[in-house]
Amino acid sequence: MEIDARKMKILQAIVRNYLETGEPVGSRTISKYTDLNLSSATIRNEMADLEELGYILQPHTSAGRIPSDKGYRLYVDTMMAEKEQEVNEMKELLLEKEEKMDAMLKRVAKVLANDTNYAAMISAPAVQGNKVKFIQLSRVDKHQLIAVIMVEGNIIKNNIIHVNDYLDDETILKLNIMLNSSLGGLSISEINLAMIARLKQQAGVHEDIISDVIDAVADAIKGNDEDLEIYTSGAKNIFRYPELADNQKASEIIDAFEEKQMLSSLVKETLTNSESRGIQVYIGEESPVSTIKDCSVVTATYELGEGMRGTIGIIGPKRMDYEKVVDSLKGLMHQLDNLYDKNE
Amino acid sequence: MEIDARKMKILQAIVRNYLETGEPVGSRTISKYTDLNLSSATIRNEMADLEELGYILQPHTSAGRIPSDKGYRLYVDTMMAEKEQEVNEMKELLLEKEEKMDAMLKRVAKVLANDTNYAAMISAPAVQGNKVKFIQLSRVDKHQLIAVIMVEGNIIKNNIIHVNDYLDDETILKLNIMLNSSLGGLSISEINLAMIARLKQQAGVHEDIISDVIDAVADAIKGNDEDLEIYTSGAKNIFRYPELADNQKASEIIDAFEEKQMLSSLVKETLTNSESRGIQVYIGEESPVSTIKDCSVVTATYELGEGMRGTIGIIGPKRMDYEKVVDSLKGLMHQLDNLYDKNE
DNA sequence: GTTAGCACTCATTTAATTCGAGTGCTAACA
DNA sequence: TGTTAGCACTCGAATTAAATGAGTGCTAAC
Repeated sequence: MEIDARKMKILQAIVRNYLETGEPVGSRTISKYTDLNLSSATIRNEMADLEELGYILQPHTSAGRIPSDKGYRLYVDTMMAEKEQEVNEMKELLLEKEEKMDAMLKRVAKVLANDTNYAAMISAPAVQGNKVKFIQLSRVDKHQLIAVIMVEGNIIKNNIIHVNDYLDDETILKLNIMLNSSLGGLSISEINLAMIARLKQQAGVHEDIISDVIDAVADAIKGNDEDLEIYTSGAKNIFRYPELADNQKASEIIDAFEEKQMLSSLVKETLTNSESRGIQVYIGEESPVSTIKDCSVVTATYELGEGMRGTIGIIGPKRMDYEKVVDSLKGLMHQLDNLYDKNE
Repeated sequence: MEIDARKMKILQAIVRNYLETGEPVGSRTISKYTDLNLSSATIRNEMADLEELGYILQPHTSAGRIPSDKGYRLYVDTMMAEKEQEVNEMKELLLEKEEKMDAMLKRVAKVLANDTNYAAMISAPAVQGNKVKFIQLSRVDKHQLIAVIMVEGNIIKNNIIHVNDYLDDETILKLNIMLNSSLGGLSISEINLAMIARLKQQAGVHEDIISDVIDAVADAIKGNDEDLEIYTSGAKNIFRYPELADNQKASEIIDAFEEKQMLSSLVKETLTNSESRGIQVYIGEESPVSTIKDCSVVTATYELGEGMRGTIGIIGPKRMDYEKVVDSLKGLMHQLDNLYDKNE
């Protein structure tokens, strides 16, 4: 048996209705809801078929039907195909260019959560393959140097370096020139062992400092996978949806939100997975994070200039309003994509 | 009517028992629980007195008694008085000195939450009154300067400053010398308007840059009240306590944890309030954060060197095990206090 | 292929009942 | 005077029973 146009229409009606109410939906409701002008009995027949095909299911006999994960999937895919082109402008986000990156990200998460009434997360852009823009070594006191490294995208890292021997101004100046001329403009992949060896040789007695600086540079550029920064907002929104609000589930979801490293696997998955650099939807068990298997996750990848990519995600019940969420994310992506140019 | 030794003993028994079970406790239980060898009838008489005095209350007639906020307060005060001296070493925290501050704080929060089964928060030390150690202005490219400011306690801030006119090396060097010699070693309270005016005058055409740098310095030193960093862990633990786990309350508590600025008022309160620099307990309504009025909060102030003070807090149900929590915090404070010396 | 009709199912709601932990009060006792 | 046993009483929580009603599957007729 195949799914035909009429079955599809009925499925959509079931999904939409369920998204609104959260209650199983019965045949009579659909009969009135759609413009198909079919009686409830006919709908019942079709629904029996849809159930056999696995798109909907009954929580128990003599209850209405709810969409299965497979049903959601079909619905989402169909909807996404329809929306492929359009990009709506999201309501003003007031991204002032002076604002610090983290404050901006926090605010984006907050706006998104407020806007959708779901929980939102956003990962700071991972600076993969970014280039060194500026390195500076300075003496703070007798035994302390500070290394300031700035990479493209104006991301700054500081590292404190302890030294045993006093370095005079001239030496530091020499090291600075050396570091900038050797490493400036390079990305992490371009900095190889031979180069490091040569630098160390040039540095002579101060080779251990070079090591420390290189480590700091590596740290700054590659933005180590482990603790990629993730900001969240609106966790409390899950309590709006009774199917997520029972203690067991809520506890797991809240935990995933607090111990952000679980979310980071989601981010990684999204970043590698996004061949289309578009919007991805994980429904229930499809999610890479097992503790939120009762949720759906909609993610989008944004890009701030070359190589700086991050992930935005909306986490909500399976019956989330996919259409609205996709629209919101599309709009937001568009804004973020633009941000880099303006900020430059 | 006054509270006497026997009433006190009975109150303690009621509190302890309630902490364990979370259920209202009846006279018969107390009669067996204590070593007073009194019949339940006698206990009932005493309980009637305690209720009249406001230390305990009945959720409804014909239920046992539970401690009122006032009852908890008396219990806590008595206990704290007993424990005044002792400081237990907490289990190894492995605070490696190389570790970054934020990672360390995150881990402390996590350990504490795991240890107590309550929710934990820790605020990064606010650098009130700290002194400028080092300022450096560098040119990144034609229109961008970067200001690096380091204050005592090795806290580093970076600010990017946009300039319209190109500044040559010499000018920057002059500005650096000026800034360091004028501001180095000073705390925010010592930097006054007259000094700023003089600096601006010295800077001549570049006075707007001085403004920006001063702002950055102010930002770095005073650790602006608004977003003082707060790390949390163990929010999910609130689901362990049925009296907090209903949707309404859980939602509010979770929100307070996510939008950390609510907690920051708690931190501020603690820091100003801690004349004794010790442990403080807020029971129910006593808490400065209204959304967690069904919880109790135990806070401790730690100090990493001069002036760098932060707050640790445990948030749990009113029937939290105050004794254990106070012990944990005492141990932890001790460790943190030591950390600074070792790290120096 | 569609529809009306009907018997059947079963979670949910509502009401009635029981249960029992705990109380206050009184009277007796040391 | 303080302590205790005893007893009637209260009232939330748990249990049971009945009523409700949304929704189904199936059959027979259109």
